[in-house]
Amino acid sequence: MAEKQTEEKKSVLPSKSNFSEWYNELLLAGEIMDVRYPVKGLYVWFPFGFEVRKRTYSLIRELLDKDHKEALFPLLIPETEFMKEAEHIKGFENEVYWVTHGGKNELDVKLALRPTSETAIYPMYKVWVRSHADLPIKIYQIVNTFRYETKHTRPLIRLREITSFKEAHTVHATWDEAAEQVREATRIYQEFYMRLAIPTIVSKRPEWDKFPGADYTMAVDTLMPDNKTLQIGTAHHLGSNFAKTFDIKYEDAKGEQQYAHQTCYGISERSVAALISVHGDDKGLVFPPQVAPVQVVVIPVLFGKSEEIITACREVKDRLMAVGIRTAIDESDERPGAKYYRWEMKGVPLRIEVGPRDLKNKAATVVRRDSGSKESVPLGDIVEEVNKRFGIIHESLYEKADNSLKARIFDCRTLEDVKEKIQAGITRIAWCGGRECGLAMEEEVGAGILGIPEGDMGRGAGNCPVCKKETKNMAIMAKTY
RNA sequence: GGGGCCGUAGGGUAGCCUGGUCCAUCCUUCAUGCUUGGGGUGCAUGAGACCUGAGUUCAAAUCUCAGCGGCCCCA
Repeated sequence: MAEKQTEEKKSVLPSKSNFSEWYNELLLAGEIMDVRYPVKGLYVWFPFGFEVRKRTYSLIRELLDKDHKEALFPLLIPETEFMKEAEHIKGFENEVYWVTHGGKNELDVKLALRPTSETAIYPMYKVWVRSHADLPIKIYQIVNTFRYETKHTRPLIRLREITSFKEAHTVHATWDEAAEQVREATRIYQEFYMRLAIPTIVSKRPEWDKFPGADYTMAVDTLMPDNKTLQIGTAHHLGSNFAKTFDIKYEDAKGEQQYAHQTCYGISERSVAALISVHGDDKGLVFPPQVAPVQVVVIPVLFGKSEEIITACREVKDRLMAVGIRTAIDESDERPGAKYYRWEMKGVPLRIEVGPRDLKNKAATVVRRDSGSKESVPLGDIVEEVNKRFGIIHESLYEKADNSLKARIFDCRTLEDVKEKIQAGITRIAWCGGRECGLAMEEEVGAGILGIPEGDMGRGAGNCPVCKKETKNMAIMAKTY
């Protein structure tokens, strides 16, 4: 019993191999989200988690702001607009929250809490789009959206209030231009995830799994520690489907009225779920330096009289801060070991220890969060040494995650094989692309087809396991969140 | 969509089966003081809890029902 308690003290978190428990407890212990809000599917961002969110989303903004404009549309959508696009309604009708009353009065026109904002934005696009010279329009907003999830909800992953939905909505003259924009969107998303050191797979969703109202859907997935994939970005080609229902037309160069072509693409706080799940370990959070709220923590190692050490530590902190490195110094009255554990939980990429031994050598001990490696570096070079390690840490995190992903992709020839291997990750198998065959494969395996991936992963040679036709398409299948 | 388990301080738990011994156990956390200080220092004192509602009963953390919330498995 006594031994057991000692062990409990040594690790606050369950092992990451027990992903579900690890994830839930890490959110609390790492102060990302408080899951104790008393409504199913709604959670609270702690200040620390919110800062992670803020830094993550500033990356998205940075990437989008090159040629998008940020705007803000209302949360409430009148039923009359929401009900215009038949397929879209069908896709969302079971999960829409409705505002039916204002005070005690029943509303004449019910108002939907946006589950996504097409129907809030497109009535305005009808007004804004007049001429081909107005195009393209590329606008995004970062908002909360609501979906009445009946399934098992999960913080950051399956929510009733998605608090951080970044949705972009573009309007183009032609279908091809819109298609190009969809490619651009997935390119941006891949770059975004590269910056978070998260490897991704882009694939075209099967048509039965596309966005309601879209011509087709491209999706970005990553693989979680429990071998299920997480969809962390989507880009939809809307064709002129919504343009027709919302009457979005422009006058072309010849003076003819034409329907516009549209795309929309989104990313949510699932990006943060991926960030902490992919990189975190048994000791807690691990952040790439770019998004870490605290990039460096300086820990004085004190013995008795220690003004010299405190002074040296503060100097290190000041020098790092002076070049824009987010630095904390832990002068609290605790033993160094306790501080190490605390800051490791918070995912701080680098720890700098300065004690009597270091000071004697005019050096500091620099410890990497990701690898645990300790090195002594001269105090005089501290800024360069820190910056150098930031780059190394980022690359190392990506490489580790990428290896982990690649090691869990399995080439399969039969559905029996898929069924077995899918427990361990993503399976890759020939698929003719036909609906009947695809649905039969999903039925047989008990898991979904993510789609046909872009690039080499989606190409190969084989026979569709259902109709046996020869095909060069390779599909990927996985258990999904 | 179907099935199962669970709800006790900020976190993790004992107690529940067999109602009274419980103004509820232990660990952690937090507060104060001393001590300690290169991987969770030790001691002392103190703070903090039975999900909500209804029911059964002389008596409910414990039994029943409902609600809310959480978790797991299968499709």
